[in-house]
Amino acid sequence: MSGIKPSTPKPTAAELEILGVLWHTGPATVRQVHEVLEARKGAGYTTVLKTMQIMADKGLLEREDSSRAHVYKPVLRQEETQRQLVDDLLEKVFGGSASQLVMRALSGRRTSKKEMAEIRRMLDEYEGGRR
Amino acid sequence: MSGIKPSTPKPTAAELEILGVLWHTGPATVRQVHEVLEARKGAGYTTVLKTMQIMADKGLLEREDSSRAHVYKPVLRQEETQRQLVDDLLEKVFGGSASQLVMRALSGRRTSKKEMAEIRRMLDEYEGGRR
DNA sequence: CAAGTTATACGAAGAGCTTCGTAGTTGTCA
DNA sequence: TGACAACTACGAAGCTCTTCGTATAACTTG
Repeated sequence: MSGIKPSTPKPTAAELEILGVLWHTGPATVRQVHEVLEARKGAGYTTVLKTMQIMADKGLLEREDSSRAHVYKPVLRQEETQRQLVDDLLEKVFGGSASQLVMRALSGRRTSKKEMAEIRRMLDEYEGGRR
Repeated sequence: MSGIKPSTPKPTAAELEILGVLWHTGPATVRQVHEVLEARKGAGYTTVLKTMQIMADKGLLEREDSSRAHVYKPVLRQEETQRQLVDDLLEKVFGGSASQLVMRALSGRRTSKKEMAEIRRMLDEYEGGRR
């Protein structure tokens, strides 16, 4: 029952922002990512560059350096990273109790009827596929 | 529609472990917390002491120093901290979509029938109390 | 080709987290 | 009271994260 060591480390806050851009736009150069993050939060160019280089070193990003401006893309898909992060929270903060986590997620904010319906739909689907 | 700044900062990993002990045992001295954490992960005494002092400075813990061995207790209840952390994840990783979060939480692990039933029960309760 | 533009690479500073050694204080008890 | 045990306080080291300045290499164009 031992935990499986993730092949890629858990992304940090700044890394997550970069991943967010790349998931949205697809593979991109530093310049392209920088344009988005500069508008969003005034990030400096070399800051973004350095972070993306570190991410490539860590195995979070893959780098295509055949052209002069290197093109980066995430190694893991968004769903996989989301799962990794939510599992981490589940373990450390909720002792593995998914129902507790769901309860807290819902109690924190006014969840819309639409959201609730969507959650029910997913529960049905998930259980349907399982049993 | 701006975010409300939390009165207490988000606890770190080590701080969360200490909070976990205090939520479980109730108000306790450094020694008592240390006994648990030493068994669990070999934590040193002054390490626990220092961390708890820092937490008191940050406003995560309250300190009762009338007796020689100071007694600490969490400022926020477990539910509040859980909500704070899950809201943070929801915002940063799921763009506020609770249904996405729930989906990822469930897809990550083989969730038991009991857990699923519990989640459904909570959905019913939540919606019942709302509408 | 010279000058300017657009890239990457490198190093380092500043901040926060975690850990622990050491010093000093207060209480206990033979 | 003298010695030991139980506490707190303090400071600093090692680490990671984040940011940015500077150096350098590669294109572009007049």
